[in-house]
Amino acid sequence: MFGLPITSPPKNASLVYDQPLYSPPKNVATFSNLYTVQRSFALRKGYRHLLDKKTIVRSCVRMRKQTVDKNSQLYKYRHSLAHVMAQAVISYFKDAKLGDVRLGIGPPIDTGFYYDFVLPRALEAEELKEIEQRMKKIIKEKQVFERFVLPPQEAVKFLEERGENYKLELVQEFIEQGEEISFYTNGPFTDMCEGPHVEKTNDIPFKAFKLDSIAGAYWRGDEKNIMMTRIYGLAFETPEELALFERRRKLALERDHRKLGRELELFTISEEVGKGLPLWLPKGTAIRDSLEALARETEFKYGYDRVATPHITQSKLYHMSGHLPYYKESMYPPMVLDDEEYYLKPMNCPHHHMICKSLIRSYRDLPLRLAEYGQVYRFERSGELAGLLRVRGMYMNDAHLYCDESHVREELKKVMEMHKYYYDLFGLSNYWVRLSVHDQNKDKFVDNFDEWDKSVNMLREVLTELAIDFEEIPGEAAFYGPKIDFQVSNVVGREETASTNQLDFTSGPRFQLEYAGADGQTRYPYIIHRAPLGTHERFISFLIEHYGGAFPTWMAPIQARVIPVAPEFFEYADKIRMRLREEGIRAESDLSSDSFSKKIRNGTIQKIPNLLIVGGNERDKEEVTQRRYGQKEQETQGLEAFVAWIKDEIRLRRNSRPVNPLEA
RNA sequence: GCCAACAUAGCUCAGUCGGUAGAGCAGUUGAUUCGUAAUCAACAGGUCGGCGGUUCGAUUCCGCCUGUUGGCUCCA
Repeated sequence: MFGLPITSPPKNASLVYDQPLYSPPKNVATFSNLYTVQRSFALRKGYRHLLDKKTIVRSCVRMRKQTVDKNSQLYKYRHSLAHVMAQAVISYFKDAKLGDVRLGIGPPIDTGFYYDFVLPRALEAEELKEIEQRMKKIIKEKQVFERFVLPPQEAVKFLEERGENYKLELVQEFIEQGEEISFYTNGPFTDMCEGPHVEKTNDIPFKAFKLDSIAGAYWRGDEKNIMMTRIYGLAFETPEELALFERRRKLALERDHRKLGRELELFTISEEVGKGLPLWLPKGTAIRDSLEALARETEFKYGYDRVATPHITQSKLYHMSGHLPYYKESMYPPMVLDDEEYYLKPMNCPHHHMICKSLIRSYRDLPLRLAEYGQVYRFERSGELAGLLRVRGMYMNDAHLYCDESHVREELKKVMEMHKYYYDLFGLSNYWVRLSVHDQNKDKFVDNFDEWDKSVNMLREVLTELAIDFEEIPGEAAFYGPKIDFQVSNVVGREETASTNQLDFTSGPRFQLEYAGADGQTRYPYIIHRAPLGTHERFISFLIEHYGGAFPTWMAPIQARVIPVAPEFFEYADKIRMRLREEGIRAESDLSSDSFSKKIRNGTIQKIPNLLIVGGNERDKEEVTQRRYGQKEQETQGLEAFVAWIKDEIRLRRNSRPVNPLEA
């Protein structure tokens, strides 16, 4: 993908755990929230004029989270099912004499469809069964879908008569855009809609859909608007595909990092400490340490210098950085001491800038590359927290590269090369790159649009030159500059940013990071903010799911466990353990009173990459029998040969990870 | 923060149509010494998330709070 001459990635990377639940097509932000996708959809379609948040969200006929071809049967099934469901919901409430239902939007999505309603009362999950029955009835009725177009004023009148005030809001905008207003009628139900639909309801596969869940959703994705009730449905072409999807979803849940984190004793979150503030258990900490060692080593090779900064900082720094106006709501409120306000730091950048300020004088001091794994705190809203994926305290693989304009491209390329190295190392291939740029919102982005354009161009050029596929999304930039984000999705298909890189033209002047250029003129550096490993919290949560908890030896909390076949061999087993620890290997010996096969079972359940079986045969010849995770074939070799092998495995960070036959 | 659901032993889960609770695994103890995914037995373990209300009596019904989950919004 990158086409870079670079250290070759490990070969035998096993991708069995890397099957995405849904496959994102190239360049399509399949997992993005609706808003983001609507924007990217708009961009791809050339609707740049629609990029304003207010005007972009359209009815079910417009932009949607949908990667299936619009004219395909599957698209029509899903779209038609949304209408059928709306009809069923309306009749359900009407028959119960509970009052009127108002319609929001009801588009197809990648796994089926949804429809947003304003309901007279909350709907319970059990009631979905009844609605599903009504849907089946409607399908059997062979209702015909008929399209008709109304002139603007009649369309308005039509919707007014039905009290569809949300649809009315949409139609007003369609009219302003000069668009044709079309409707679809099937049976007693009519909806303003662009289509296309199936010809009649019984074209829809009868057993390949299912109502899935109820959720809240703001009207037009704006939290200032009312909260509607969204019903999600699954829909595929065949019952087999539906069953397959459900089976895969269930399987994916087995790899959920919250479940594995508890089972494998990696981390815990205590109510007493606070939500979003995870506690890392010894085994999770071992993983963190492995990652940090990787980062330290890699950054050293790339010429970074390590620095360290405090957790709290006076408000004046954040006024200087601009965080206080732009970022305040994501920061913990200040502690006030001796008339000074101290904030928990939400980012490491301002501190690094101050370090830069004390170091640089001339262009000869550049590029300056400052690196730190830094603890930061952000006040995420409670509903947004999720396991390790979204937390309030996080440890970030941060670094800032201060460079002269002439260095920017080259430094950016090296940063991208580092990403390539990391992602290959982990065997990550299911990710996509997003170029997050500004829009014209002056409240959200610093007001210097010439610099914005220039910076965006530099990023675009670098990505293009390296042949990295990317999708450009307006409005997603940091307040101080555009970003290149690496997006991944977790087991349940939620998209998150795993790595982020920003080009910052704002902080140089803001922090007065002056240096003398070759021509003697005063200049300000461009700053590249980069975090290829993101934060431990998010990155490790992602790796837990990626590996299904079975980490390659170099990262595994326990790298080897020695299992004696009988108590007679405890002494030999423990001798091996000590020999391995002498070499810095995280090794254990199981000297419990469990039976031999129980010990094997325990070691396997804990997904320890290497179990070393020792009995009389091994002891007599100073050997070990290695049983690798998920692999039936074993290998008996001399102790020192094994020590050499595992040291290599760790040093080279091999991603060899055989499949557990019980999981396959 | 918003909409909704959920909260019983360390974990996974039963259960009580209102009369203060069980199972499996894990744990402890004892026996067992075993060559590749669970040896046997005994024991211990819970203010049934917290606080109020209704009731003779609440883990069960109601309200509030806290936390979690699924969405929305926001984001590393």
